[in-house]
Amino acid sequence: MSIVAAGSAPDSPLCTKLGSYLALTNAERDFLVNLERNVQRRPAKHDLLQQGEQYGEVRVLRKGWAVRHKALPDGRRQIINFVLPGDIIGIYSHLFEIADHSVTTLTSVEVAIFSLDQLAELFRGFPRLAAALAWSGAREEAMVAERLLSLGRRTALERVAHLIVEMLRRLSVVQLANRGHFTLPVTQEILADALGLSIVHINRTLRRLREAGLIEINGQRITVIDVAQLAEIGQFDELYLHLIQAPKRLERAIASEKTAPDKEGKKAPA
Amino acid sequence: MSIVAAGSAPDSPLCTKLGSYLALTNAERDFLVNLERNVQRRPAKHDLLQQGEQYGEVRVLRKGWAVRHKALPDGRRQIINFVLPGDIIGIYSHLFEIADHSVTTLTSVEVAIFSLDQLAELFRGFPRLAAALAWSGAREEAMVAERLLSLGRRTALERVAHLIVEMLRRLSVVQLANRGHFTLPVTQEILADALGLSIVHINRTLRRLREAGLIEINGQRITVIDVAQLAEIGQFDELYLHLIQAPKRLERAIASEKTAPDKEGKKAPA
DNA sequence: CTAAGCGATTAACCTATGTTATGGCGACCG
DNA sequence: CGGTCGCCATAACATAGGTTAATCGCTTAG
Repeated sequence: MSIVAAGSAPDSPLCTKLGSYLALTNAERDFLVNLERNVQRRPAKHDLLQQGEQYGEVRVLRKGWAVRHKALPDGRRQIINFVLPGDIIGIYSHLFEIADHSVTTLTSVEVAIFSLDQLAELFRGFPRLAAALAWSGAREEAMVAERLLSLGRRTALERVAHLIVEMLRRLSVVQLANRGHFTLPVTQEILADALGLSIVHINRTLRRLREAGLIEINGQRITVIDVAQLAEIGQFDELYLHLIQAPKRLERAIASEKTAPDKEGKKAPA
Repeated sequence: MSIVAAGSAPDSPLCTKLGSYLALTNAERDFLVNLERNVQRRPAKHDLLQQGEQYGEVRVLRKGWAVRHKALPDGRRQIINFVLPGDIIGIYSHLFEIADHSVTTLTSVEVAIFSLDQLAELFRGFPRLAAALAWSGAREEAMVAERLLSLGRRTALERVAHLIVEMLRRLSVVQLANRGHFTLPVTQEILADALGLSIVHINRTLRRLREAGLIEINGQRITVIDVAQLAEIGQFDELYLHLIQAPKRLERAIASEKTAPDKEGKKAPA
């Protein structure tokens, strides 16, 4: 089996993403590139998936931003997560028959569309990719859990600070932020829906951070002036950071085709 | 390939759980039963996994209750989810090298312990089980997302009502609730940590529900008197219910060893 | 039997955050 | 060019939920 260096085909965010978890073989890379062949564009504020909708396709976000969100019958809305290039949309909604959440674009986007059949083929024929996919699902769940901690136990100021640090870190990884500058294609209403606050209070809170000299805002361009202090305020957990960046262990463990010489320490906890 | 009826070996919650997603072959069942051979007991209030800990084993809860939770450095704590029999603990923490959350028992429990190696074997040799595992992870994420919606957008009264209905439904599926009665081995402090509220306010809110004649509480025994109204108050989403019960589609799609005649509707949204 | 401790309950008070309302500014439209 | 619309900003006011503190069982330990 020939292994090529981890990395990305220039136009395949899915390869970039899974490739950051494990070194892809040529066969695996070809399979992924083929998956992403059918590309379509969608405008901003377009629903890629609607809560309650029965769905028949899997989509990969190739370019642009989107949010995953759930709504209460009376209209209150909570954003579950931000969807960035390389993220898969609706992979699970399938199995649920009916989507329990919506996915809506924030900017104009490019999505690759493929069938559930092709996904099944992946599970049957590419166990390493299946494991990588499971991993990326786990990573996403870790982010949702962290947001749950925010909504449950962080104050408004802490939540906003935490989100800004999180975004800075996530975007830095994919080269979308440099030296503290990045663009959030997001209204304050969307921040409010993401952090479980009202628009007004988001505004107040951003002002506090501005007046404290921690950030600057020009339209959608955000400049982080003092990351360390922001991270401190938001009680940003470096463990969590660890998660949202690349793992070392996947390759060594599950992803290996042959039984790897496993070095698990059989230590009992406490 | 011989398929046996979906169901459970009497003492294998993992078989019960995965078996509820797809019909297990004998080989698959044998593999799972073998996984669960190494069983240990743990007392209540024991950490099965600790945030920050490096970890080398995978565990399946066989009997009892536990919670998955995350803590802030200053001690504030948020419960992410309740862990019930058949749930897997630390499956992902592995890949993360370091656990980003803790798992603590609420009652005395029985856990089955197996190695990461055995999990790898599952991914390599049993794609259907791998898919079922991915599904069960998705289901869990759906529950976390629903809790996120609660913490972000539901009032205290709604949250508590929603949790009670959720528990009633989840426990009914595994025969741990009948006719509205069930036991929650949980202090009000734990409810508070799960719902992002203070103990005092949990108490106030339970009182309101009691006084409204919707529930009765005797110690840890809860009796739901008016599910319909509770579900209404909690804005309980039947879609969500759909999720926490058994899917029809997994078997038909990903789990099938042969390429299934796929009937995906190529309908574009909107 | 008594002490100690944990959990439930309640009351009084406080504050973080929500709500409502108003104005300003830039972008787009006819 | 004037109007409308979407978003940001700020103030004034309202309230859900947090905090503190005291009491009341139970259960467990001795």
